[in-house]
Amino acid sequence: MTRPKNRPRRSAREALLDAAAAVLAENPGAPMSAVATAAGVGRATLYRHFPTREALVRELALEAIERTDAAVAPVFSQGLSSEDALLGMLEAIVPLGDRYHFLANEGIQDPEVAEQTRRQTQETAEFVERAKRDGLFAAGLPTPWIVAAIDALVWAAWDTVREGTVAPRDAASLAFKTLTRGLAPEAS
Amino acid sequence: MTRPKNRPRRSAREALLDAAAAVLAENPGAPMSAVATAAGVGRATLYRHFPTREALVRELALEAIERTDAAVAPVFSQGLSSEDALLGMLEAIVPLGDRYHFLANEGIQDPEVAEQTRRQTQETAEFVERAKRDGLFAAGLPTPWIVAAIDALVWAAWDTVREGTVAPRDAASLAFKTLTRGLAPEAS
DNA sequence: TCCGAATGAGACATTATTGTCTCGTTTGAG
DNA sequence: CTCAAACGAGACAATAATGTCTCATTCGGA
Repeated sequence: MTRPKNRPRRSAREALLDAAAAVLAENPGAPMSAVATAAGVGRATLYRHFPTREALVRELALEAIERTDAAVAPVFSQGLSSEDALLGMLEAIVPLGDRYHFLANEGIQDPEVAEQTRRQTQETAEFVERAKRDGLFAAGLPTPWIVAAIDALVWAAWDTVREGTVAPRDAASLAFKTLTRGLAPEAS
Repeated sequence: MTRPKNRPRRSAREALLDAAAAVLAENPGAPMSAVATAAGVGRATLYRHFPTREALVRELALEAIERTDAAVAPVFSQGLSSEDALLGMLEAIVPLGDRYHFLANEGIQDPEVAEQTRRQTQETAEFVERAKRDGLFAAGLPTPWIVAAIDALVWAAWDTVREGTVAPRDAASLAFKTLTRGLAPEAS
């Protein structure tokens, strides 16, 4: 058994999650049949992987959270400066924009998703506090505002890339510059 | 006939649009019955005002665009500096955040809505070009990025106010400072 | 090649939602 | 007060989506 249990050929599940992210991002109320078609998969197969629509959305949300954790973890585990950590964080997260953005717009009730989202926001807030101490952000600015600005510009970066108006390799850098200069302490 | 034609007591229609903005923002796929209940109105009354769900969404979108135009028009008609115009624009638009934000997330097909949205983006881009010439924004930054950053921070401002983490009177100002400093030309 | 797991197509019952309609009641302008 | 317009409640048919099931076929590993 070379193949992992409970996780069939693996490509089907992945194709479904990818398709779901794309389809539901464009039309949050899209029927399951649209997701299946977009994944190039029969509707029955979709239900074999995800017993209900809710389960699919939940998996998608958890996977987005997990990916974000995975993308951000190395940045924090290395002893980087706040500045380098922010840039690394942005470069890691911006490409996940579609999954990330999806989270906000699907009305998700699931308690675990809510809890994980809360945790990620909390971790970002802690990073912002550290960055304030390092002089990267103005100490006088409300932390929630900085957190919101980071989230918002991540989304903006992803969105401009998606539209094709900004080159993929420039997006994170633009967000980084806008944030660090926009939220920096007053020039001494 | 003191009452305007085709626009009954006026409060019902308005209550429905308000409720729709709130309900659909939280759950884009919410049924019409949820909107009617939230508006404190019978489902039949909802259908008396908006013959189909699509019509309701369309009206909501057009109303959001109209409000934004109305809020922004005075800022542009007065001969303000780019800086004052930006601040005025933000102060006018941030409170409309719920309606504004809604636009992006409901999959709207309507050609008129698409056209009006395109027009508003175009007008913002023209303002950004002017602001670049005035030295408010760095000429080297891509205009689409600046437009996206403005949109994103408007949303962030509204969202933090909604969460209660930023005071309503501070929100526009925070967005303004973050934008002007984050996108300013390099210090000479 | 062989075999089992996974698939696609599609029938099917079950809901949920939509949109229409009626009827009795409320409301507000005149 | 009066009356027409607007309303709430709810019945109703039509439609769309969900979730289950079967069966024949494909695919990949041993």
